[in-house]
Amino acid sequence: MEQHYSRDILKQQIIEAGLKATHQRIVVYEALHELHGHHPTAEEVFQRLRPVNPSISLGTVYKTLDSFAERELVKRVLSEEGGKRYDANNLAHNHIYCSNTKEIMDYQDEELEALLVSFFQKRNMENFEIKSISVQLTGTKKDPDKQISITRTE
Amino acid sequence: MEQHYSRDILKQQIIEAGLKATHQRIVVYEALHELHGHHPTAEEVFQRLRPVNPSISLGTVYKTLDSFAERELVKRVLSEEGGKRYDANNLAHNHIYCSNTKEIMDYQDEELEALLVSFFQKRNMENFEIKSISVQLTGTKKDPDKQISITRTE
DNA sequence: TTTACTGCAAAATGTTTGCATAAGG
DNA sequence: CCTTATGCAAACATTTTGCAGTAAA
Repeated sequence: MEQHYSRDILKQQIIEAGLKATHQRIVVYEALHELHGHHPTAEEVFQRLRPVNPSISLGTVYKTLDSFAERELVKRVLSEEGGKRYDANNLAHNHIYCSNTKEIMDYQDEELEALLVSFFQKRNMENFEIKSISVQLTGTKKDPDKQISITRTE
Repeated sequence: MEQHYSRDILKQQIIEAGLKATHQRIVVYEALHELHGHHPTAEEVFQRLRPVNPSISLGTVYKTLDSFAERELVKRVLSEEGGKRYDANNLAHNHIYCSNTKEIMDYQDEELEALLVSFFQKRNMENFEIKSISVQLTGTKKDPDKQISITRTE
Protein backbone atom coordinates (compact mmCIF):
# COMPACT_ATOMS: atom_id res chain seq x y z
CA MET A 1 0.00 0.00 0.00
CA GLU A 2 2.60 2.51 1.16
CA GLN A 3 4.74 3.03 -1.90
CA HIS A 4 8.37 3.96 -1.63
CA TYR A 5 10.00 6.64 -3.73
CA SER A 6 13.73 7.13 -3.41
CA ARG A 7 14.96 10.66 -3.15
CA ASP A 8 16.90 10.19 -6.36
CA ILE A 9 13.72 9.52 -8.28
CA LEU A 10 11.93 12.44 -6.66
CA LYS A 11 14.91 14.65 -7.43
CA GLN A 12 14.82 13.55 -11.02
CA GLN A 13 11.16 14.43 -11.34
CA ILE A 14 11.71 17.88 -9.87
CA ILE A 15 14.48 18.52 -12.38
CA GLU A 16 12.35 17.24 -15.22
CA ALA A 17 9.67 19.71 -14.20
CA GLY A 18 12.24 22.44 -14.78
CA LEU A 19 13.00 23.30 -11.15
CA LYS A 20 16.19 23.28 -9.15
CA ALA A 21 16.27 20.22 -6.96
CA THR A 22 17.00 21.80 -3.61
CA HIS A 23 16.96 19.81 -0.41
CA GLN A 24 13.80 21.60 0.71
CA ARG A 25 11.97 20.76 -2.49
CA ILE A 26 12.99 17.14 -2.29
CA VAL A 27 11.74 16.69 1.27
CA VAL A 28 8.50 18.57 0.55
CA TYR A 29 7.90 16.37 -2.45
CA GLU A 30 8.77 13.30 -0.40
CA ALA A 31 6.36 14.34 2.34
CA LEU A 32 3.59 14.72 -0.23
CA HIS A 33 4.16 11.16 -1.35
CA GLU A 34 4.19 9.89 2.20
CA LEU A 35 1.00 11.84 2.92
CA HIS A 36 -0.51 10.82 -0.38
CA GLY A 37 -4.26 10.67 -0.11
CA HIS A 38 -4.24 12.87 3.00
CA HIS A 39 -4.41 16.13 1.04
CA PRO A 40 -2.28 18.16 3.43
CA THR A 41 -2.13 21.94 3.69
CA ALA A 42 1.19 23.80 3.59
CA GLU A 43 1.07 23.99 7.36
CA GLU A 44 0.65 20.23 7.72
CA VAL A 45 3.58 19.52 5.41
CA PHE A 46 5.64 22.03 7.37
CA GLN A 47 4.79 20.41 10.73
CA ARG A 48 5.70 17.01 9.38
CA LEU A 49 9.06 18.18 8.06
CA ARG A 50 10.08 20.33 11.00
CA PRO A 51 11.37 17.69 13.42
CA VAL A 52 13.81 16.32 10.86
CA ASN A 53 14.51 19.58 8.99
CA PRO A 54 14.48 22.19 11.74
CA SER A 55 15.67 24.95 9.47
CA ILE A 56 12.90 24.74 6.88
CA SER A 57 10.53 27.68 6.83
CA LEU A 58 6.80 27.76 6.32
CA GLY A 59 7.16 30.38 3.60
CA THR A 60 9.36 28.04 1.64
CA VAL A 61 6.79 25.28 1.93
CA TYR A 62 4.14 27.64 0.55
CA LYS A 63 6.38 28.71 -2.32
CA THR A 64 7.41 25.14 -3.04
CA LEU A 65 3.88 23.81 -3.18
CA ASP A 66 2.89 26.70 -5.42
CA SER A 67 5.67 26.05 -7.88
CA PHE A 68 4.96 22.31 -7.83
CA ALA A 69 1.30 22.95 -8.62
CA GLU A 70 2.26 25.34 -11.40
CA ARG A 71 4.54 22.74 -12.97
CA GLU A 72 1.88 20.10 -12.39
CA LEU A 73 4.13 17.99 -10.20
CA VAL A 74 1.37 18.04 -7.60
CA LYS A 75 -2.27 18.91 -7.84
CA ARG A 76 -4.35 21.26 -5.79
CA VAL A 77 -7.26 19.49 -4.23
CA LEU A 78 -10.76 20.94 -4.21
CA SER A 79 -11.97 21.81 -0.76
CA GLU A 80 -15.17 23.11 0.78
CA GLU A 81 -13.34 24.12 3.92
CA GLY A 82 -11.50 26.95 2.26
CA GLY A 83 -7.82 26.14 2.62
CA LYS A 84 -5.31 25.20 -0.03
CA ARG A 85 -4.67 21.49 -0.04
CA TYR A 86 -2.25 19.51 -2.15
CA ASP A 87 -1.60 15.97 -3.21
CA ALA A 88 1.13 14.17 -5.08
CA ASN A 89 -0.10 13.74 -8.62
CA ASN A 90 -1.68 10.39 -9.21
CA LEU A 91 -4.29 8.61 -11.21
CA ALA A 92 -7.23 9.01 -8.87
CA HIS A 93 -9.24 12.00 -9.93
CA ASN A 94 -12.22 11.22 -7.77
CA HIS A 95 -12.87 12.05 -4.17
CA ILE A 96 -15.16 10.81 -1.47
CA TYR A 97 -15.94 13.47 1.07
CA CYS A 98 -17.49 12.77 4.45
CA SER A 99 -19.28 15.85 5.69
CA ASN A 100 -19.13 14.61 9.29
CA THR A 101 -15.47 13.77 9.61
CA LYS A 102 -14.36 16.22 6.86
CA GLU A 103 -12.16 13.49 5.42
CA ILE A 104 -11.37 13.62 1.73
CA MET A 105 -10.51 10.21 0.36
CA ASP A 106 -9.07 9.44 -3.04
CA TYR A 107 -11.06 7.10 -5.17
CA GLN A 108 -9.84 5.59 -8.38
CA ASP A 109 -12.21 3.85 -10.76
CA GLU A 110 -11.17 3.01 -14.30
CA GLU A 111 -14.66 2.06 -15.26
CA LEU A 112 -16.07 5.36 -14.08
CA GLU A 113 -13.39 7.27 -16.00
CA ALA A 114 -14.18 5.37 -19.15
CA LEU A 115 -17.89 5.97 -18.73
CA LEU A 116 -17.41 9.70 -18.32
CA VAL A 117 -14.94 10.08 -21.15
CA SER A 118 -17.33 8.39 -23.51
CA PHE A 119 -20.22 10.44 -22.15
CA PHE A 120 -18.47 13.74 -22.79
CA GLN A 121 -17.38 12.69 -26.22
CA LYS A 122 -21.07 12.65 -27.07
CA ARG A 123 -21.58 16.08 -25.60
CA ASN A 124 -20.48 18.88 -27.86
CA MET A 125 -18.54 21.36 -25.76
CA GLU A 126 -18.21 24.52 -27.78
CA ASN A 127 -15.22 26.65 -26.73
CA PHE A 128 -13.98 24.37 -23.94
CA GLU A 129 -11.21 21.82 -23.90
CA ILE A 130 -11.58 19.27 -21.11
CA LYS A 131 -8.32 18.49 -19.33
CA SER A 132 -9.71 16.29 -16.60
CA ILE A 133 -12.95 14.98 -15.25
CA SER A 134 -13.39 14.33 -11.58
CA VAL A 135 -16.27 13.05 -9.53
CA GLN A 136 -16.93 14.03 -5.96
CA LEU A 137 -19.16 11.88 -3.80
CA THR A 138 -20.45 13.75 -0.78
CA GLY A 139 -22.09 11.91 2.03
CA THR A 140 -21.50 10.42 5.43
CA LYS A 141 -19.69 7.42 6.82
CA LYS A 142 -22.16 5.22 8.62
CA ASP A 143 -19.54 4.25 11.17
CA PRO A 144 -16.98 7.07 11.50
CA ASP A 145 -14.35 4.71 12.87
CA LYS A 146 -14.53 2.17 10.09
CA GLN A 147 -13.12 2.34 6.61
CA ILE A 148 -15.16 2.74 3.46
CA SER A 149 -14.92 -0.11 1.01
CA ILE A 150 -16.18 -0.27 -2.53
CA THR A 151 -16.89 -3.37 -4.49
CA ARG A 152 -18.64 -4.07 -7.73
CA THR A 153 -21.93 -5.93 -7.51
CA GLU A 154 -22.89 -6.68 -11.04
CA MET B 1 -32.45 33.57 -17.53
CA GLU B 2 -32.28 35.90 -14.52
CA GLN B 3 -34.91 34.55 -12.21
CA HIS B 4 -36.76 36.79 -9.80
CA TYR B 5 -37.37 35.87 -6.19
CA SER B 6 -39.50 38.19 -4.12
CA ARG B 7 -38.27 38.98 -0.65
CA ASP B 8 -41.40 37.40 0.77
CA ILE B 9 -40.51 34.07 -0.77
CA LEU B 10 -36.92 34.33 0.36
CA LYS B 11 -38.10 35.26 3.84
CA GLN B 12 -40.37 32.26 3.89
CA GLN B 13 -37.52 29.95 2.97
CA ILE B 14 -35.31 31.36 5.70
CA ILE B 15 -38.05 30.77 8.25
CA GLU B 16 -38.65 27.27 6.96
CA ALA B 17 -34.96 26.56 7.47
CA GLY B 18 -35.48 27.40 11.13
CA LEU B 19 -33.82 30.80 11.19
CA LYS B 20 -35.07 34.23 12.13
CA ALA B 21 -35.75 36.22 9.00
CA THR B 22 -33.79 39.37 9.74
CA HIS B 23 -33.32 42.08 7.16
CA GLN B 24 -29.64 41.19 6.84
CA ARG B 25 -30.38 37.55 6.17
CA ILE B 26 -32.97 38.41 3.58
CA VAL B 27 -30.67 40.69 1.62
CA VAL B 28 -27.75 38.24 1.84
CA TYR B 29 -29.99 35.48 0.57
CA GLU B 30 -31.29 37.77 -2.17
CA ALA B 31 -27.74 38.67 -3.21
CA LEU B 32 -26.86 34.99 -3.48
CA HIS B 33 -29.76 34.49 -5.85
CA GLU B 34 -28.78 37.51 -7.91
CA LEU B 35 -25.19 36.27 -8.00
CA HIS B 36 -26.30 32.72 -8.64
CA GLY B 37 -23.70 30.88 -10.63
CA HIS B 38 -21.00 33.38 -9.67
CA HIS B 39 -20.04 31.56 -6.47
CA PRO B 40 -19.23 34.65 -4.45
CA THR B 41 -17.12 34.85 -1.30
CA ALA B 42 -18.43 36.54 1.85
CA GLU B 43 -16.41 39.60 0.90
CA GLU B 44 -18.03 39.79 -2.53
CA VAL B 45 -21.51 39.52 -1.08
CA PHE B 46 -20.61 42.21 1.43
CA GLN B 47 -19.32 44.59 -1.25
CA ARG B 48 -22.47 44.07 -3.27
CA LEU B 49 -24.75 44.80 -0.34
CA ARG B 50 -22.86 47.73 1.12
CA PRO B 51 -24.05 50.55 -1.17
CA VAL B 52 -27.70 49.81 -0.42
CA ASN B 53 -27.26 48.54 3.13
CA PRO B 54 -24.50 50.73 4.54
CA SER B 55 -24.88 49.41 8.06
CA ILE B 56 -24.34 45.73 7.30
CA SER B 57 -21.13 44.29 8.63
CA LEU B 58 -18.77 41.78 7.07
CA GLY B 59 -18.88 39.65 10.20
CA THR B 60 -22.62 39.31 9.82
CA VAL B 61 -22.24 38.22 6.22
CA TYR B 62 -19.79 35.52 7.31
CA LYS B 63 -22.09 34.34 10.09
CA THR B 64 -25.10 34.43 7.82
CA LEU B 65 -23.46 32.40 5.07
CA ASP B 66 -22.27 29.89 7.64
CA SER B 67 -25.70 29.43 9.12
CA PHE B 68 -27.26 29.18 5.65
CA ALA B 69 -24.78 26.49 4.68
CA GLU B 70 -25.44 24.62 7.90
CA ARG B 71 -29.18 24.68 7.26
CA GLU B 72 -28.53 23.78 3.63
CA LEU B 73 -30.20 26.90 2.30
CA VAL B 74 -27.06 27.53 0.32
CA LYS B 75 -24.20 25.30 -0.60
CA ARG B 76 -20.51 25.76 -0.21
CA VAL B 77 -18.75 25.51 -3.52
CA LEU B 78 -15.58 23.51 -3.95
CA SER B 79 -12.59 25.63 -4.81
CA GLU B 80 -8.99 25.05 -5.69
CA GLU B 81 -8.17 28.63 -4.84
CA GLY B 82 -8.65 28.15 -1.15
CA GLY B 83 -11.41 30.57 -0.20
CA LYS B 84 -14.90 29.87 0.98
CA ARG B 85 -17.41 30.36 -1.80
CA TYR B 86 -21.15 30.02 -1.71
CA ASP B 87 -24.06 29.62 -4.05
CA ALA B 88 -27.82 29.62 -3.72
CA ASN B 89 -28.92 26.02 -3.65
CA ASN B 90 -30.00 24.76 -7.00
CA LEU B 91 -30.16 21.69 -9.11
CA ALA B 92 -26.82 21.95 -10.85
CA HIS B 93 -24.29 19.89 -8.98
CA ASN B 94 -21.68 20.01 -11.68
CA HIS B 95 -19.06 22.59 -12.34
CA ILE B 96 -16.91 23.59 -15.25
CA TYR B 97 -13.68 25.18 -14.15
CA CYS B 98 -11.42 27.14 -16.45
CA SER B 99 -7.89 27.08 -15.12
CA ASN B 100 -6.97 30.17 -17.12
CA THR B 101 -9.76 32.52 -16.18
CA LYS B 102 -10.47 30.79 -12.80
CA GLU B 103 -14.15 30.90 -13.62
CA ILE B 104 -16.39 28.27 -12.05
CA MET B 105 -19.52 27.73 -14.08
CA ASP B 106 -22.55 25.74 -13.05
CA TYR B 107 -23.50 22.92 -15.31
CA GLN B 108 -26.72 20.98 -15.06
CA ASP B 109 -27.19 17.74 -16.92
CA GLU B 110 -30.05 15.39 -16.10
CA GLU B 111 -28.68 12.68 -18.26
CA LEU B 112 -25.33 12.78 -16.53
CA GLU B 113 -26.99 12.63 -13.11
CA ALA B 114 -29.02 9.62 -14.14
CA LEU B 115 -25.98 7.88 -15.54
CA LEU B 116 -24.02 8.38 -12.32
CA VAL B 117 -26.83 7.41 -9.99
CA SER B 118 -27.27 4.17 -11.84
CA PHE B 119 -23.51 3.62 -11.92
CA PHE B 120 -23.17 3.97 -8.17
CA GLN B 121 -26.14 1.76 -7.52
CA LYS B 122 -24.05 -1.00 -9.05
CA ARG B 123 -21.08 -0.15 -6.88
CA ASN B 124 -21.35 -1.49 -3.37
CA MET B 125 -20.28 1.25 -1.01
CA GLU B 126 -19.69 -0.34 2.38
CA ASN B 127 -20.05 2.14 5.25
CA PHE B 128 -20.84 5.21 3.13
CA GLU B 129 -24.12 6.88 2.31
CA ILE B 130 -23.99 9.05 -0.79
CA LYS B 131 -25.78 12.37 -0.41
CA SER B 132 -24.77 13.91 -3.68
CA ILE B 133 -22.67 13.26 -6.72
CA SER B 134 -20.96 16.08 -8.55
CA VAL B 135 -18.75 16.23 -11.56
CA GLN B 136 -16.05 18.79 -12.11
CA LEU B 137 -14.70 19.39 -15.59
CA THR B 138 -11.34 21.12 -15.52
CA GLY B 139 -9.90 22.59 -18.67
CA THR B 140 -9.53 25.77 -20.61
CA LYS B 141 -11.77 28.01 -22.62
CA LYS B 142 -10.46 28.18 -26.16
CA ASP B 143 -11.57 31.79 -26.46
CA PRO B 144 -11.57 33.39 -23.01
CA ASP B 145 -14.02 36.06 -24.11
CA LYS B 146 -16.63 33.74 -25.50
CA GLN B 147 -19.18 31.64 -23.67
CA ILE B 148 -19.05 27.88 -23.39
CA SER B 149 -21.96 26.07 -24.93
CA ILE B 150 -22.92 22.44 -24.62
CA THR B 151 -25.09 20.50 -26.97
CA ARG B 152 -25.87 16.87 -27.41
CA THR B 153 -24.59 15.25 -30.59
CA GLU B 154 -25.97 11.75 -30.57
C1' DT C 1 29.85 32.50 -11.23
C1' DT C 2 25.34 33.22 -12.18
C1' DT C 3 20.82 32.40 -11.25
C1' DA C 4 17.33 30.83 -8.62
C1' DC C 5 15.91 29.53 -3.95
C1' DT C 6 15.70 30.01 1.13
C1' DG C 7 14.72 32.00 5.62
C1' DC C 8 13.01 35.53 8.06
C1' DA C 9 9.90 38.95 9.33
C1' DA C 10 6.48 42.01 8.00
C1' DA C 11 2.40 42.86 5.49
C1' DA C 12 -1.71 41.64 3.41
C1' DT C 13 -5.79 38.66 3.40
C1' DG C 14 -9.25 36.00 5.13
C1' DT C 15 -12.08 34.28 9.03
C1' DT C 16 -13.65 33.87 13.81
C1' DT C 17 -14.85 35.47 18.37
C1' DG C 18 -16.81 38.10 22.36
C1' DC C 19 -19.74 41.19 23.94
C1' DA C 20 -22.91 45.14 24.46
C1' DT C 21 -26.92 46.68 21.79
C1' DA C 22 -30.81 45.90 18.76
C1' DA C 23 -34.44 43.44 16.54
C1' DG C 24 -37.55 39.34 15.59
C1' DG C 25 -41.11 36.24 17.10
C1' DC D 1 -40.47 39.84 27.01
C1' DC D 2 -37.17 36.49 25.80
C1' DT D 3 -34.26 34.89 22.65
C1' DT D 4 -31.34 35.25 18.99
C1' DA D 5 -28.84 38.15 15.67
C1' DT D 6 -26.14 42.31 14.73
C1' DG D 7 -22.17 45.48 14.59
C1' DC D 8 -17.95 46.48 15.99
C1' DA D 9 -13.29 45.62 17.10
C1' DA D 10 -9.95 42.61 18.40
C1' DA D 11 -7.99 38.21 17.89
C1' DC D 12 -6.70 34.60 15.15
C1' DA D 13 -5.43 32.17 10.95
C1' DT D 14 -3.71 31.87 6.41
C1' DT D 15 -1.05 33.34 2.57
C1' DT D 16 2.04 36.56 0.20
C1' DT D 17 5.89 39.58 -0.24
C1' DG D 18 10.58 41.74 -0.11
C1' DC D 19 15.05 41.23 0.52
C1' DA D 20 19.74 39.89 2.11
C1' DG D 21 22.19 35.76 2.27
C1' DT D 22 22.90 30.87 0.38
C1' DA D 23 23.02 26.98 -2.44
C1' DA D 24 22.38 24.71 -7.00
C1' DA D 25 23.88 24.16 -11.67
